[in-house]
Amino acid sequence: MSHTLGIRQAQKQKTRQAFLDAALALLEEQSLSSLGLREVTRAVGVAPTAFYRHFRSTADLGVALVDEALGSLHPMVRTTVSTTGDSEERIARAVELIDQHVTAFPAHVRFIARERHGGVQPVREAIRDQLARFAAEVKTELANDPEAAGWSDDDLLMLAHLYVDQMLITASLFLEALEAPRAERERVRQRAARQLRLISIGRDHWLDAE
Amino acid sequence: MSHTLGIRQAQKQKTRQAFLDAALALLEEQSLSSLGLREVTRAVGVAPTAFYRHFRSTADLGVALVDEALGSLHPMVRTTVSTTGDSEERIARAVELIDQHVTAFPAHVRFIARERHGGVQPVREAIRDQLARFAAEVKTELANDPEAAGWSDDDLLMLAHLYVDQMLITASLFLEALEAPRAERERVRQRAARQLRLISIGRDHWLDAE
DNA sequence: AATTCCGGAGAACAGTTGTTAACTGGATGA
DNA sequence: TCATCCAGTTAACAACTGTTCTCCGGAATT
Repeated sequence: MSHTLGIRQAQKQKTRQAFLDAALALLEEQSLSSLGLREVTRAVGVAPTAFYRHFRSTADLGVALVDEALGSLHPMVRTTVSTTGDSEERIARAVELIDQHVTAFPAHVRFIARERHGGVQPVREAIRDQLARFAAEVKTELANDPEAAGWSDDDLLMLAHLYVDQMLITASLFLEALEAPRAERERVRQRAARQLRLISIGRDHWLDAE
Repeated sequence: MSHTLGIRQAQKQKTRQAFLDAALALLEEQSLSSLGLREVTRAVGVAPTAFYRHFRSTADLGVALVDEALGSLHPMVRTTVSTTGDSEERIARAVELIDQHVTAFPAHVRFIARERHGGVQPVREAIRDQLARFAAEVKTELANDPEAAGWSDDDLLMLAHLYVDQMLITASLFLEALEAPRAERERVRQRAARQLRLISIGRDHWLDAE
């Protein structure tokens, strides 16, 4: 795999990445369904027709952005759920990790939150599929936990989805509070931690009722 | 207050409602930030300039749609949370009510889910404010429950937000499954019910840990 | 009955949009 | 070295956008 990319392909990937970056920046203040092809090429500093060398349409670009925003997130999710330690420690670490991710990639988080229910079908589907993959991975991690003894597959999956949705809600709240005073950010952290704690308690007593 | 609206004002409200209806229909396949003024007037069958007699901009129209979609929902939420009966009955009734609402007003639900994180700031804020009002109302309903004895205000509010967010997630899932086979809809119902059950269990044992 | 009010129409404005076709020039492979 | 490839350019297309100004005709007010 030490095949150095030719000058040509390297240049192509470079401008492709420029398209993704420019689009992500433009999407800070609008939705994908209003993102114009010319708008993006103008931001990149390239002729409008150059767009077609990389994407069929802006919807196509959107799907590529989904991969960029969520594709590299899988290892993080796995390690987050599977970290050992006290339940309280794990919650604190999960919230901390979400916070850091939002701070590091705010535009990615905004894009996913916005387009998850947005006006472009292929993008919605791409996000839905990726989130389903996340849920499946979380489920297998949960299944490895001794606490999961006696749980049905359905119940494990519903808990996994609950965690994934909660993760997204929390990320979105952190995003809104990004430029807010420290006190507000702390409020979000505490509420997210308590909600996770309540879910954790519900999980502990799930089998009590039989 | 028995002042019958003049022919003039009545006609104005009528076309205003026509604007709202047409916009809601057009927003089934796009986001508000890509909704054009002329597009709406064309759908209503009216001159483009007529738009300005009712709204300053499409963002303004969006805020009006938020009021229409969420404004009339408050009594329902109150009664949903405060219905008496077994915990299991209450959960079943809540899920049933969400399902019925989605079936009755799918376009409204879609609009809220889409624009909650959408590209138009004033609309996002309007939705956020309304949802905060919902959470506050749910909180006061929860406080009336004997089960809430010993709960802090902060904890009650975090639980209320958890319920509100869960309601929205569930509504969005019902929306996606609207035209799906009955089996899929039933899957959504069951998962939503179980998630509410887990939250309810967590609520029951919240004070155990001190 | 005369006057004011006002929701909507009409025309025109400069700018924007997506998409097509034919072209250029440097990297690529024979 | 020479022919081929292909990312990006240029030019042009009809169609669309938000907004302004002027006007109309029926309702509302006096």
